[in-house]
Amino acid sequence: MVTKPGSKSGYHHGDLRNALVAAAVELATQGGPERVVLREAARRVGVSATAAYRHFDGQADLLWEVKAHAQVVLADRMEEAARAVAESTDPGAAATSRFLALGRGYIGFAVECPGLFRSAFCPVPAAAAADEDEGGDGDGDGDGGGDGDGPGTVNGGREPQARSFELLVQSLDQLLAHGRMAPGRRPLAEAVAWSAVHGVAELILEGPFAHLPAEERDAVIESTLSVVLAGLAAP
Amino acid sequence: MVTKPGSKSGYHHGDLRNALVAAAVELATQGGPERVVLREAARRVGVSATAAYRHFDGQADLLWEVKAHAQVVLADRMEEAARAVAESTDPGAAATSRFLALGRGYIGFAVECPGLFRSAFCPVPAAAAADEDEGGDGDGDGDGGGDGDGPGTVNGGREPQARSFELLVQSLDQLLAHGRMAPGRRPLAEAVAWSAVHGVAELILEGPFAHLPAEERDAVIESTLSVVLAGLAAP
DNA sequence: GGGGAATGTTAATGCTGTCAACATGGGGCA
DNA sequence: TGCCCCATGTTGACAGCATTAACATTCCCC
Repeated sequence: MVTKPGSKSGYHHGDLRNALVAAAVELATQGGPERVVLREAARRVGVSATAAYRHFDGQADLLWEVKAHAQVVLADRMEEAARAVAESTDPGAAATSRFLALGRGYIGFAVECPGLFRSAFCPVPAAAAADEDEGGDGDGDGDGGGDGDGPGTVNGGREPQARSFELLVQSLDQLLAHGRMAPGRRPLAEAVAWSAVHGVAELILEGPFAHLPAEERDAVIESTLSVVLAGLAAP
Repeated sequence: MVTKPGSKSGYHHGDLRNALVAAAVELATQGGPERVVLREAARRVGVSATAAYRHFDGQADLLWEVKAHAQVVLADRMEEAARAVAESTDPGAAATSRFLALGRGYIGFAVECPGLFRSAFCPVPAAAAADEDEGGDGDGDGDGGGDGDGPGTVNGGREPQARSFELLVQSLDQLLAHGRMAPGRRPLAEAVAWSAVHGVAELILEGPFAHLPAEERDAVIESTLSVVLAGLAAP
C-alpha cells in the first residue's frame, strides 16, 4: 500500500511518510539533527504539521528515522570506499588497505556530510520502539548518484549501525588472518578501531580540529589510522 | 535557590550572572546541553526569564558559558587523575602511568558526568565572542567544596579546552623523553591520543557501547589506551 | 455504490527564546 | 546629606515549536 510515486490527488499525498523522512534528512544534511524540526519538514512537503502524526509518534520518531538513514548512508560510504581499494597480490597488504579505506570512508563521510554524520550519532529523546512491519518493500535502492536526491527509502529492518560494524569486523578478521594483527589484540579490536576513527571525526566536526587546514587535517587522519594499525599489530 | 553571597534585597540579586551559570551547569549536568534552557535557569534562581538578558546575549551565550565551565571541570578531572599516579622509580613507567591516568580521567569524567561532558563538546549556535571585562568581580570566588562545587565563576580568560590539551602535550613529551614513543610518532601524537580517548567516551555515551556492562566497558577503555600506547611506541 | 478507516486539516495549549516598555533602588555626584 | 541616573529586574507580548483534540476528505473493500 505504500505506493511510492506520486499518485497525488491533492488531498492524500500518497507517500507522505517517505516524503517527510526525505525532507527531514535534507534538513539534517544541512544543519544537523537540531535542525530536524517536524513543522519545517511538513512545510517543505506542502502538508500541515499535524499530518506527520499520522505516520510518526512525534518529532523524536522522525529524528530516529533520520538517524537510521544516516547510519545506512555511512555504511554505504564505507562499503564503497572499501570496494574501491586496488587489488593486491599480497593479501596482508590488501587487508591493510581495506582497513584504511574503511576508516577514511567513515571520516570522509563525517567531513563531507557533517550534518548527516552528527545525526547518525545524535541522542534521540525517547526510543520510539515501535517497529512497524513494512510489507513488501522491494527497495531498488539504486546506487544513485548525488547525495541530495534520493527518495526517502529508508531501510525496512530496524537495526541501526549494524552494517558498518559488520564491515569493520570483517576487516579486522582479515587483518588477523594475514598476520597484520597480534592475536591478543583481536578481542576488542572493533571497539578500539571504531573509537579512534570516530574520535577523529568528532573532533574535526565539533572539537579542536575544526578549523584545521585540510592538509593538516588529513595528516591527523592518516596519523591516527597508522597508529591504530601499528598498535593492533604490536604484541 | 543557590544564592551565593550575602545578597541584597529581594529586587537586586547581587550575583545573578554566576547564579544563572550555576543553575545552567546543573541543568547540563543532569540532562546534557539540550536541557540548558534559559527560562528554567532563571526560574531556579528565582528571577524572571528576561533578567538573564542583562547578563547574557541570549541562550547561546549562557550555553557557551556552561561549555567553558565543563571544559574546565574536565581538565580538573584529568589533572587530578594524573596527580594521583603513584610515583615510580622508572621514569618511563611513570610517564606511561601518567598518560593512562589522563585518558582514564577523561573517559571517567564522560562516564560519570555525561551531561557535562557532552556540554563540553556541544555545538553552540553562534559564537558569542564578547568578552566583557567585569570590573568589580574581584572577590575570592570558589573555594570549592560541596556538591555543586564551584560557583559559576568561569575562567576569566576565554580559551576553552586549552588546559586539557596542555596536559596531554606534557604527557606525550614525557613519553617521548623516556623512550616510550617513537620520535616519528610525536608530531601529531596529541591528535591521535585525543581522538582515541574522545572516541571511546563518545561511543560509550551515545553510541554502540552505551549499554555495555561496566566490566566490559572498562575493558574497552583499557584496550583502547593500550593500543594507542603501543601504536605510538611502534616505529 | 455505500460506509468505515486511513489520511489530512484547522484550532488550541503550553513550552521555548527574545524584544519592548516599565519599575526599582543603589551608588555616585553635587 | 540628598538626589538623580542607570544598572538591574519585572511584566507583557510575539513568534516558533511539539503536541492534542475535533473536524473533513477520500480511498478501498464489501
